[in-house]
Amino acid sequence: MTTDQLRPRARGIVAAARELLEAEGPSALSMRALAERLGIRAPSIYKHLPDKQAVESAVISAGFEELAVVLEAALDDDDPLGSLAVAYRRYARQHPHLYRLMTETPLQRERPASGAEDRARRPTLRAVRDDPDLAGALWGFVHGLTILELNDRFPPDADLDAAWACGLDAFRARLR
Amino acid sequence: MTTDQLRPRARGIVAAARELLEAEGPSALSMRALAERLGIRAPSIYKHLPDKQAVESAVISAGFEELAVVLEAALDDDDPLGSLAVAYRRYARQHPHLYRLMTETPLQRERPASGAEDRARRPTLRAVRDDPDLAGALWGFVHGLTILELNDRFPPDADLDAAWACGLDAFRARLR
DNA sequence: GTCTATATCAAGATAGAC
DNA sequence: GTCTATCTTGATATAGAC
Repeated sequence: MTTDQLRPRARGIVAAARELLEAEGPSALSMRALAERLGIRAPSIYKHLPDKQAVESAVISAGFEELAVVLEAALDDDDPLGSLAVAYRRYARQHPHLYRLMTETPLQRERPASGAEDRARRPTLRAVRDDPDLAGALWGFVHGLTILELNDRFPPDADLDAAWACGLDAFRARLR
Repeated sequence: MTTDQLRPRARGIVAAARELLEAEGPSALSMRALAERLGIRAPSIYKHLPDKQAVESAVISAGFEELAVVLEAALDDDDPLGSLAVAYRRYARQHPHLYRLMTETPLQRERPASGAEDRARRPTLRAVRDDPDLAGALWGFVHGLTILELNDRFPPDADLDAAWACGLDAFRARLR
């Protein structure tokens, strides 16, 4: 389910939900708070979207579609692998709450965002010349460094830029 | 704060909390459910631990200490890097709910589990002959693949073992 | 499309008796 | 160390009027 398949009012609600999430974090994303931001009452939302899960799913789908666009644009570069990594990291840092919501949702194939997620994964595959195993490894590396950084898991003296560069060099060497 | 600094009764409560978490997931870890598992009432817990945050912190610390032991043991191998990765992945798969709680808690330096977490990070550094940037990159890779696997983010046809092997080869090559 | 009123549930935590 | 009773808060969601 992509965002543009929603009716205009529902799209507006989803957009507000995303703003609320990005501004105040996942715990602030309640139906009440969302309604307040829209200037209406919580029950009114249910006339446009079936439940909270639908709101979150739509926010997640929109995020993956946006990320896919960003990553596809990054591929057009002399160093697609490095460019992709930079774009990925930048996106996550610009939208930390959204990125967490997009990625840390646990198991469920057939989740609504699957299509957009698949699209966002494709540039990674292309950046390694369609080697699926290398793409999987790269994806783990990129996501891992990203989420550890967002969650502030590195010691204060760690040089994150250097760690990125070091890992990317290792992957680049595998392309030859 | 390590688990063995707690009084015996508190230790028992933390052990029960861990069991509950591992068996039923984070949403099932409430003070009420924890009390029920212990055969007491929820308010009684507060005589031993100040609040729920303290319970969770202790569970997390215990997890990192246990992981540290596992990883240190893995270093004693012809291929410490590969052995470390296998041990790390195995631990996470054996304790998925615990591993998520340990790693997806957002920002906060000076969190109680910091000491144990630092210890768990050291074997990674040793596995790459104390190159801190390579260690950071490796940690990102290992955590990334692990959490993506736990959260079932790979397409059904992906060959995870091959992705692990591929990434590890890339890192091993950097050691020479 | 929005409202009020409400059902339902569950959570963390405290007071004070025993 | 445990209990009962309770406070407080906040969440999702539905019914039905306008």
